[in-house]
Amino acid sequence: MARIREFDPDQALDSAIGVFWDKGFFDTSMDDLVQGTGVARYGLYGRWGNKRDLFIAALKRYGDMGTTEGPAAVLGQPEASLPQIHECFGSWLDIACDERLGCMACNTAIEIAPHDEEIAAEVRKIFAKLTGRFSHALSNARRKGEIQPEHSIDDLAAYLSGILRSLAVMTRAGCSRDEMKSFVDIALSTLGA
Amino acid sequence: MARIREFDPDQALDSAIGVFWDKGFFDTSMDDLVQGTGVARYGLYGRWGNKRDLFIAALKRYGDMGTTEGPAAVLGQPEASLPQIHECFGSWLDIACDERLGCMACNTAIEIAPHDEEIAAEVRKIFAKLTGRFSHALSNARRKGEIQPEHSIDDLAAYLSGILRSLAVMTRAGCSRDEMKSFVDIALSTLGA
DNA sequence: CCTGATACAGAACATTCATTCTGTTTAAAC
DNA sequence: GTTTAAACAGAATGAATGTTCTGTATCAGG
Repeated sequence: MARIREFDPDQALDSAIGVFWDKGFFDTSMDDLVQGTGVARYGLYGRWGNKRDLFIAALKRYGDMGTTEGPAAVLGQPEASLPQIHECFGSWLDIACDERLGCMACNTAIEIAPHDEEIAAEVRKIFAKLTGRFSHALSNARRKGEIQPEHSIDDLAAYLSGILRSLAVMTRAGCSRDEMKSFVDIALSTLGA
Repeated sequence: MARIREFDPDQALDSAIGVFWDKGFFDTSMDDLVQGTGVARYGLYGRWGNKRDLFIAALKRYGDMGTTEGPAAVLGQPEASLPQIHECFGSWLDIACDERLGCMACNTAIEIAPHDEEIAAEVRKIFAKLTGRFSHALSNARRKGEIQPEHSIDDLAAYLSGILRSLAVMTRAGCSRDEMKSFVDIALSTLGA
C-alpha cells in the first residue's frame, strides 16, 4: 500500500552518534547529519521529529551500546575483576590516542546538560550505568581479595567512573598518551595491589 | 582629536568569560556577547576582530585569572601543602553546587579542542599551569612528610589536576555534592595520610 | 567655537541554519 | 494494470548568525 523505507533507523542512529560525538550538538548541522547518515531530511524528520530529539535518540543508543561495545565491555564478563578493570583503562588509552572523540556522555554533559535537564538526566543515567559495570567487577575483585577493603564498592565504582571522565577531557584536549598513562597508573594504585 | 572609548577591555573580557563559560562557544551569539558585556558590536569587533579571537582572548584571560582567583588560589601560598590541597577541592565542591559552570578550559577542551589546534594548545597550557600549582603544594607537602613517597611529585600533580577535570564534567552533568565529595575523598586518599 | 578623527547605536547584509513543502517515485493492495 | 499511501530528493522558507556599513555623538587640537 505504500513505498518501503530505504534506510535502517538503528544504522542511521549509529552514524548520527558518530557525527554528534565528534562535533557536538551545536556545531552539527542537519546537513552534516544528512551527509553522515546518508538519510534524507524527510527520513530524519519523519522518524525523529527534530534535531534535539534525534540527538536524544542517539545519546540513548550510545548509552545502550557504549558499555557493551567500547572499552567497558570486558567489565561485563561474569567473572570480571581487577585485571578486566586494568584492561578497560588500557583499551581506553589505546583508542584515545588514535581519535579525539572522548566520551559522548561527557561531551554532552559539558555542552548541554546545564541548560537542558532532560538531557542532563540521560547523561547521569549513562554515568550510573558505567558505574554499575565497575561495581560488578569490583565486587568480584573484593571477593577474590584483589583490592583493599578501605572504601566501599559503590564509592570505588563511582571513583573509577569519574577517572574515565578525566580521560575523556584529556583525550579531547589532545594530552599525550604518557600523561594519561601515568594518570591512570596513579588512579588505579588506589585500589591496592 | 577623537572620541574616547567608553568601555574597559579587561572588564568586557571578564564579562565575555562569563558568557562563554556558561554557554560555550557555539551556543553563544554575538548578540549574547553584546548584551553580556554591555559593549556594542563596533567595540567588540574593533578590539578583537571576530568571535573566535574574542573567545581566545577570553580563554587566555581565564587562564591568567583562573589559578589566582578560583579555588586554586590557595595553592599559590608560599607554604601551601596538603591542607591547602584539601581546601582547594573543598571550595571547588562548594562552588560546583551553586552554579553549573565547571571549568572553562575543560569545556573548551571538549567543545572545540579536537577541531582547533591553536585553542587546544591554549587549553593544555592552562592545564599545565594548574598542574604547576599542585606541584608547588605537593613539593611542600613532601618536604613536610605529609604525603607518601610512592609517586613522583610531577605525576601526582598531573593526577590531581586530572581529578579536577572529572569534577568539571560532573558539575556540568549536575551530579550531587555527595557523589563528588566521595569521589574527592577517594582521590585524595591516594596521597597518603 | 570650529574641525576632524574616532567611538557609538543600530540598520543592513550575506550566509547558514532548522524546518517545511512540493513534486516524483515506489511498491503493496485491489 | 490501476490505485494510493508513503518515502524519496531537493527546493523553499523564515529565522538567526557573524560581520560590515551608515549616520550620529563625542571629544582633543587649532
